[in-house]
Amino acid sequence: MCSLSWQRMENYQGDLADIVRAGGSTNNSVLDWRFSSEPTNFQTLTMEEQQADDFGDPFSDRRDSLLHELGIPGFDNSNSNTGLVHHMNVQDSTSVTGSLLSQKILDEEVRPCNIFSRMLQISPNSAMAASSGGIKTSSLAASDILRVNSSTGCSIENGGVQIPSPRNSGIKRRKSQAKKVVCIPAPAATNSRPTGEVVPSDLWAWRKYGQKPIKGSPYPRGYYRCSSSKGCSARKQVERSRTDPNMLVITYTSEHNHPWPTQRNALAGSSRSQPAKNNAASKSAPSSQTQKSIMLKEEHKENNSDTVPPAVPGGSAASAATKEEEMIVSDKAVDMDDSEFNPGFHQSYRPAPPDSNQSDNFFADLAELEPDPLNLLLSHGFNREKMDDERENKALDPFSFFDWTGNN
DNA sequence: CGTGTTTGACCGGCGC
DNA sequence: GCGCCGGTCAAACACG
Repeated sequence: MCSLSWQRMENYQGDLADIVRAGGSTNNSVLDWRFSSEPTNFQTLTMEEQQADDFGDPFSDRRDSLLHELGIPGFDNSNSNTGLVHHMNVQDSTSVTGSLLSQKILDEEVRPCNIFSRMLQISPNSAMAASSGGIKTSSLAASDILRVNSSTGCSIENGGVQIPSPRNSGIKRRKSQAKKVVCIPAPAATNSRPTGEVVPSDLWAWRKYGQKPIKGSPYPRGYYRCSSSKGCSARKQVERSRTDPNMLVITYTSEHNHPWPTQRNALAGSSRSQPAKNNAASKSAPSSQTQKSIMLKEEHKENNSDTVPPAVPGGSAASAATKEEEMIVSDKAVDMDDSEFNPGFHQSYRPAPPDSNQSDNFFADLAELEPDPLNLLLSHGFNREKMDDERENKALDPFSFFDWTGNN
């Protein structure tokens, strides 16, 4: 997906809330890379330390190719001059003061064409790491306050949202562990859990094994492990950004030790029916892929059928559904002793692009619902010719398997 | 029956 | 050593 920013965890001790996305809610000019007719809004992070793992994250091995595939300017790491994508990585740049950063942000905010978001990563030692931003800029009024105060750790205010200093966040980490953090807009609650949590589906089958309230965050964190294969150590944590409830922060840990799940496997773990009392439409909620297919056909007429809006204090399902999409991907690793963390980390199975059979199977099923699913998946804002050329490799782009059905 | 979620208990790291 | 807190376990339960 996006270029990934690797950091050592010791340099990243701010918690997930440090990935900040603040700002407005809508901007028609923002690109929607999903199934919207609008183009995409991507975030590119500086590659500090390329690692050849993907944590089973379906995004990872598609990042740049997809960016180019999408034909979206500014996704080349070398190209930050388009004005469309802004890179800010001040983690190790002590020369960048908080005020300077703040000014930089504000300067960019007022650019009329600045439609791309940013993500601020607040680094631990009171240093601020702004690998990139997650700030919706278009609707960010000049009166909005976006303040980064290095002297107090980091404090960002935007419309009253304040991020506690990592120093005070009480975040602790266990032994070194490589992680990958993905920040995505929270899909509408088409596959929401009774708890109101919304978990986008991907190719892997995940089984929830725990949920914990996180101190300082109004939103619980869900713990998932891969159920596509027994013995798979892949895990992920899903929580809402405490600063932007419309954003989901997914932290991938460890790596899958098995091939891409078969469709059946993927279906098996991707979703579960919601209690009937909550949503009749979800009574027989299909698994994510089937669900996606269905939604592809029906979302136009059932866009508003979701009756379980995400539990989004300070936000609303409507805003979540109408706001532009964004994707922020950040890789981080601590003490990248992969051999300890995950034996054969580099050599072990790397979820290869799905083989043709898998692709065929999936799209065959898709085709049952859509004559040309690829068109659906790839048509909007995509270069069809280019896509045709790359269809072989990109047809099963795991990105497509996120369940974005809740978005118009 | 096999899969999933929920949820309280438990464990271990870390700071004081 | 103690308490806090994040992460995991496992029993109970739900669903198809």
